[in-house]
Parts: sequence; C-alpha cells; structure tokens
Amino acid sequence: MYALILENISRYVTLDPQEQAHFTAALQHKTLRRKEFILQEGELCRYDHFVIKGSLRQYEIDEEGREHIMQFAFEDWWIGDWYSMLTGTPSVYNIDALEDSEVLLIDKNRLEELFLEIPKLERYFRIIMQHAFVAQQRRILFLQKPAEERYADFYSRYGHFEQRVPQQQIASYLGITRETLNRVKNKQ
Amino acid sequence: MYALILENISRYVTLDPQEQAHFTAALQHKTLRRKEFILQEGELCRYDHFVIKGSLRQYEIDEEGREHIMQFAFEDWWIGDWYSMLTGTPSVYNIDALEDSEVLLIDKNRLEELFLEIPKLERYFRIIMQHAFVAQQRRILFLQKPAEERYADFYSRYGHFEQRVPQQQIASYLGITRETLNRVKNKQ
DNA sequence: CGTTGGCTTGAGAGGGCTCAAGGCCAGTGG
DNA sequence: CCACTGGCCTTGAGCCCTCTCAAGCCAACG
Repeated sequence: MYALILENISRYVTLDPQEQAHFTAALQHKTLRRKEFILQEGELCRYDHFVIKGSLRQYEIDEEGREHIMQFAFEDWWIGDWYSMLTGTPSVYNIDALEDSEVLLIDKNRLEELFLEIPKLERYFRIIMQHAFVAQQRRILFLQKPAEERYADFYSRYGHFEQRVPQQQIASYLGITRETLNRVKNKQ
Repeated sequence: MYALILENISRYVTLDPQEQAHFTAALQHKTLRRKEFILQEGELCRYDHFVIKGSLRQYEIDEEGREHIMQFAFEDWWIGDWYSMLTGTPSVYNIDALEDSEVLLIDKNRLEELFLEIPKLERYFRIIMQHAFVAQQRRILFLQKPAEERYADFYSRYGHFEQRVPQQQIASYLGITRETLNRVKNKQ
C-alpha cells in the first residue's frame, strides 16, 4: 500500500527504513466512490491526499455557477487545498473523485510535526511544491494561447489520461467550453 | 541592508542571531540599472534574487515574438527561475529591471547547503513556495475571466504599484493587449 | 425503455485582437 | 533654446475566435 508513495519520496530524498515507518504510520487509507467529496467549499482542509488509485479533481464554482477545474490528480499525485491548509481558512474549492479511487491522507498538523522530526521530509515537500509551482507557470502561459494550442499542450503531457476523464472536465481545465474543445478535436 | 530580508524570514521562522549571520554571509548585493538583465533566455539560473529596492519583471518571448510577463517583483519579493534552478536546464525566461534597483542574491548551490545547515531555512522556502503556488492558482482562475475583472483583481492587489509600471507591462501580465487594457481603464 | 450523462453540430452574438493613426511628454543634440 | 526622436498612451474600424443558446444523438443504467 505504501510502495507508491515511498517510491515517490525516494526520487527526491532518502529516508532510512525507520523514517519510512515513522512516516507511513502517520498515513490513513481511504477508498472513495466516484463523485464522493473529500473536501467541499466552506470546509477547512485538514489533510493532504496522495492518490494511489483512480483520479480526483479540484475545482471552484464561480458567481455564475460555472465550475473551474484547478487541477486533476491521478495515481502518484498529491492533492489538497494548500491555501486552506497554510492559513487555516475555509476552502473555496471542492475536491471529488472522478473514478472510484484510493488515497492516503495525512493530517496537516501531524505533517508539520513530522517536518521537525524528519527534516528530509520537509525538503521533499519543498521540492514537490517547487515542481507544482513550475507546472502552474506553464499553465499560465498556455491560458494566453488559443484553444487549439491549449489542447495540444494538454495532450502532449496528459494525453494518456485523456480517456479516463470526460471531455467537459478537460475543457474546464483548459478554460474553454465543451463545444469549442469538441470542435478543436474534430479539427472542424 | 539585510533588515528587509531578515524581517521577511522572521514572519515564518525564527533564526537566532548566529543563524542570521550565517545566512546573510551567503548573500551578495547587486545594484541594477533600469533595463539591465539578471537572467536571459538560454542561460542557467544560478541565483535566487530578493528585491530590496526597485522592481523587476520575469517574462518569456513566444514564437511570434510577443512578451508574456510571468511575474513582477517589487521590494520584499523573491524572483528567479525556479525551474532552471531545480533542473539545471537553461532558462526560457528573461528577468530585467523595470526601475533602477537593488537585489540580494544567493547562489542556488550555497542555498542547498544552507538548507542542511539550517533546516528552518528550508522550512522558510517551503512556505514562501507554497504562498507563491497559491498566488498562481488565483491568477489561473482570473485568466479565465474577462479583461475588466482581470484588471479589477490586479488593481485590488497591486494597485499601489501601478504607477511604477508602464501599462503595456500590466497588460502583458494580465494576458490582454495594451489597447484593451486602456479601454477597460477608461470604461469606454 | 425512459432517464441521465456525455458528445456533436449549427447559427448568431460579442469580447478582444489587429492594424493604423495621432497625441503627449521627456530626453537629446544641434 | 528648440526641433527631433523614442517611448508610451489613446482612439477608431473591422474581423475573428470563442461563447451562448439550442437541438439532436448515443450509450449506459436502473
């Protein structure tokens, strides 16, 4: 159950077996049905989640009632509302499962303690945060390009996940309507 | 010279005087003329920069030769290409000064060493990275809104800096043309 | 089999872009 | 001291990409 997350961590820092055990002891396991929420608008986000099976989405609903997908999360990805966790304020996001899924979750306060006990763990989170930041920079750039290029970029990075996500969700992630995404894909 | 940066750090972690001295010893000071580059496309980004006076911009030039501003940096902000620093690959960004400026810079390798010597420093960088990530999330959301709302959001957060930056630069940051920004501002 | 969710296609409207011209101001050199 | 130049802001006209609204289709499912 912990193989995926430990392998992920080992890409950036080296934990000895004792530290690994100490870390995994802090994790909870949870299975999710499709459409099940792990966070809803207005709640505090108390956990960071690591996906070991399935897929989730984080989205915001604007004043007009439209969904805007901030990010997807597939196997081997972290997902949570880092703003809510950082500031302790209620979240503006919803996070739910796109497929039946399994996640490992860690309490944010327990994680802060672990950072003091195992500084390498804080290093790991610093690095994945940096990666996430960089991925968003790219997204900001592409949001300024026409629909066709946005989709092409998405396809080149996440094309292998495309079948698992409804087109409407991809359109929302790309900041375009389902109709235009459909037209772009059919090159019409 | 170090008052601003130490005050910034103290918002998130507490360094004792010895650690402060150890950290500031790793900093270099640099004065910049308006339009002077601290990073150009194709170079490796070896330093992270903390602005103590003036303002800088980080931008990318696309295939059509258009500038896209990724971020501004005013007093009390960090700026650098974290992707290039993280991966050791050449940068796609340019960073230059919008006004005559002063920055403190720190070598990325020296910084990695300091993280091991002073774990609290890694915590500090983890936290500001998290803040930067969250700020970008908001930007991603607003890039999906009409020009007027983008400007309103910019104004509400950075309005006090507006006089110091040419309108074209703000338009580029907002992902619109100078003409539309001008029309939005004149509510015409 | 009716219902629901997702994909497809069409027609019209509109926000923002492009291209173009003109104005204002500060810095510079004759 | 003043004309010239470059940087920046302003305004107009036409066009295009994308959105909106509306239908219709198909597959999965209870």
